[in-house]
Amino acid sequence: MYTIQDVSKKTGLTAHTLRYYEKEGLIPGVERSQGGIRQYTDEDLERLGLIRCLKNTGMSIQEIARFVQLTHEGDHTLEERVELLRAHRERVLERMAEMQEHLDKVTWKLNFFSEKLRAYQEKEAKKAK
Amino acid sequence: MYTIQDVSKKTGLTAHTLRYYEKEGLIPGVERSQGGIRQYTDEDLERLGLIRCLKNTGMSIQEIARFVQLTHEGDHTLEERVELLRAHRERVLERMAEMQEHLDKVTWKLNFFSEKLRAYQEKEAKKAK
DNA sequence: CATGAAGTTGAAGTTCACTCTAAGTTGATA
DNA sequence: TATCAACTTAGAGTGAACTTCAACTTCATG
Repeated sequence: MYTIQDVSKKTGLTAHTLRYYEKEGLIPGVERSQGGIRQYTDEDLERLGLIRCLKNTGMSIQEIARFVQLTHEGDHTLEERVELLRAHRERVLERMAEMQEHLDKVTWKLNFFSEKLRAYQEKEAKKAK
Repeated sequence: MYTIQDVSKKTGLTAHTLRYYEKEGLIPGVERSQGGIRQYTDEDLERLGLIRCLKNTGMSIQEIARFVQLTHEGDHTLEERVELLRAHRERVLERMAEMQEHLDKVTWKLNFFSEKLRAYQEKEAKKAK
């Protein structure tokens, strides 16, 4: 059993964010103490693991909530879940290819400016002489 | 010379966004007709090209504005600009590596669910018999 | 058992990057 | 030259994803 602070440390998410995620349905059914304090289990941590992967690859809170809800509904939603993940995977691959392309241009620009800087510094050095 | 609509079509950015970018200092000095209507040049389009690359790789509007301002200040800012681009490039590479890692986990999960789905469908088929 | 750090809630606030509105001006076309 | 779509502005509004606040309650420690 972990407190919200323990989980915060383990995941890098703040306690605030963990409560927010719960409210939005990303991580339902977290146990509470008799006083109402959250007690996370290892299973909760695992659930958070997948959520973080989806989040980090750009899935929206809403879409993740949808996925989590489907999971909760049982095996008859397996097909939809597979489809959802497959579509997400496709989008991420596209996004990454696009980023790579744009990064290449940035790299090109960087090299261009580096060369310009070299020339500029040489000129300045001569001037100082 | 291009109107804001022409540029919108060429870049995929809306006219609104182009005005917003101008207001935020991303693309200063766009020419105007005597009536005040924006007349974009090919050079403006090229400037927008770099902006889109930076934007698309995750640089914030503010940082891009900073970069554009430095460019405007002349050659003595070359070093800072090179440093800025280099730092951005590093961040993007890190981000992409992270995404790849998380995507791998999503892919793994996807395969897991696919297999589960296959088993489920088989079971259902038997039941139907 | 008192105290104070850490937990709880609902709701309001923040930031980012647009996006839209209103009210007026411009300029290509019939 | 009339019309009307497209342009202009300042400023307000939006949605996503937190983040902070106020006003408690809980619970480990001395």
